[in-house]
Amino acid sequence: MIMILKKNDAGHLAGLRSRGYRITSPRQAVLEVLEENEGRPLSTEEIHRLASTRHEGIGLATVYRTLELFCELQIAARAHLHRDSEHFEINSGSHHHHLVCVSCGEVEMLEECVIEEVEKAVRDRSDFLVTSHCMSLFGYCPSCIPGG
Amino acid sequence: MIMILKKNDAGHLAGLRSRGYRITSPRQAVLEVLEENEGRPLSTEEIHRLASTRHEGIGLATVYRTLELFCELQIAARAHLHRDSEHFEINSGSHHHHLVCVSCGEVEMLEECVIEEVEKAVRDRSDFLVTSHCMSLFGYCPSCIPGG
DNA sequence: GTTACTGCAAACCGTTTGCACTAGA
DNA sequence: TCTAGTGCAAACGGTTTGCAGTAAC
Repeated sequence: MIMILKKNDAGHLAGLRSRGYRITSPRQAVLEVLEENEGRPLSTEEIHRLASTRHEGIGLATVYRTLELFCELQIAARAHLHRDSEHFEINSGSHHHHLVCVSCGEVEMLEECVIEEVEKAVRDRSDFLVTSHCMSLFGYCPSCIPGG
Repeated sequence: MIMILKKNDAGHLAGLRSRGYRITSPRQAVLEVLEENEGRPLSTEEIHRLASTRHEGIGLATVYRTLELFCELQIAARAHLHRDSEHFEINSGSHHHHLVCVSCGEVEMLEECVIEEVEKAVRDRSDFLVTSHCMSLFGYCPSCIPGG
């Protein structure tokens, strides 16, 4: 099969190959879906549906396995939206968090992360070695503000 | 049945009754388990097991329904530990977050919450109405620090 | 040609639900 | 008495797993 790569995919696909993983059509499909939705976390079901238009018949299990792999390789990252199913987004390099509308589910990206300060404080007051964190804000988006 | 109440339970149980809910033996059992583990979030399975010693034969479904009710009434709160199952703790009145050991699962409570500052910043830069948030830190507890 | 990867279907498991029975007030 | 609450067992739904077939290289 001839592989036509999107510009941005090159780096991630090269990373796959250099670590001994095969570049397959399902993996490309999932990667492209994530790339095209940068900044917008997608549910596994959405990723499966969108990837199906690129690789017909892609199995849901493959989508799960691919996303797991992409997270391990830091190609993708889990978004902690506290919805029914897991959400993923491409790892754009910038560490960030999300603002989630509890009414319609719309997600806004928060540019900055202040948790580094919290981690610093914890380093002084606790014997824990902090390695990661998660944070999300919840509320109402402009069109869902009650009485707004 | 004669109800022997623990001192701290009085307020929460009164709150139940005043809102039209019945004070039952399973609800007391769950409440007491939460009270006795203040500051230590428990899984539904743990709560079920511990409550069973107080009300033999308590059903898991009842535990789930009771915890759901307690959260609605702000008697209890969900802890977002990102483990396999949900965790709950008594609402001690102080808003706080957790430090979770990714190795052994030990949980430490963080006294302060700095997210209010983040919410303030969001208020200036976004049209979202922020109503809540969740945050957890992950890492290694003293006995699990790699190479430590 | 090897074997990593895939699709399928079944299993898994935490949580929810329907229902007949029980017990709180 | 009346009905909210309960225990049980089945259903639910997102995720994982086993396996035989397929495709990457």
